[in-house]
Amino acid sequence: METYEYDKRKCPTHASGEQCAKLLFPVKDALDVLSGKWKLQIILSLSFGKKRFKQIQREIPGLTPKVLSKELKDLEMNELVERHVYDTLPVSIEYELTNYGTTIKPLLGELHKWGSKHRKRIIARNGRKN
Amino acid sequence: METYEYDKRKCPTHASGEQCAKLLFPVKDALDVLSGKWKLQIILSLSFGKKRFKQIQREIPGLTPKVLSKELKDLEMNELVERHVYDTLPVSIEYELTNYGTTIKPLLGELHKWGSKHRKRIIARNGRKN
DNA sequence: GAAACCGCTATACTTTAGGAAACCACTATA
DNA sequence: TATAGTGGTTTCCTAAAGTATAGCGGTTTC
Repeated sequence: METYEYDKRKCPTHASGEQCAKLLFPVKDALDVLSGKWKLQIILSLSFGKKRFKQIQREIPGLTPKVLSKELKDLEMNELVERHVYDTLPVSIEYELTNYGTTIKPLLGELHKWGSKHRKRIIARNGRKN
Repeated sequence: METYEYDKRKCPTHASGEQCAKLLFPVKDALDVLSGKWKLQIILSLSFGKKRFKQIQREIPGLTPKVLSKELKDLEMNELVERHVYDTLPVSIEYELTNYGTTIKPLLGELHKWGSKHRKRIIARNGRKN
């Protein structure tokens, strides 16, 4: 008969626990700023150059003006995006990644890479959808 | 998974628009699976080796059993995590990253890197917190 | 002069994510 | 016998996210 002893041997208390905790904090911080359905998509869109409100909205399907407006404000607050107001008539407005914002590109690159592989995997599994 | 239709008519001026749309698709797919407050943290925790339920819960502060239970199911469904049941008394259970799950590590690495820089930035800005 | 662009905001509603607490059957430890 | 640990589930609840639709003050295009 096997007891907890057995399984403690198989699952010793992990030396990694503390180390893991340390890595966890920065990941959490990043997630605080970037998580959600839209922010990374918006940043990706802006990584091609500055864009106007409607332009972003058109490029990201399903994104409503209310949500876009809010997300842009969040990104501005975190200094990832800048809002430029040009003195035309009527005023035209553009959103642009800050220098800091561009530091997310490598992360976005990885996300894209993984997403591509994942997509293929799903399509293969489902026997083609769209 | 949905089809992304990029409307050329509506965005004629922007050459990058179409290219952007193509990149957006995989990013969306990745986000579908990974977004949320906990999944990447759980994957990070498991990237140090297989762990038991309570062990994961202890390592990730604020994570309640209900949420952990749900997230693990989601991750299992997406074949990122495997659940092993060992025939002990009482049964002991371990969660482990699948091979596929480990393909997220590079992404996690970038997230951690960016998160670290971001953390420093915030602390500098706020004049030291915690 | 109508329609359609621009950059949003307002209102109202539904859905989902996540949190708090209790609880279950079981085993081990003191 | 009491307490704590195991791997969760159940219930109830709130806050945030998202959806839908309309509107405003302006301009440019047909």
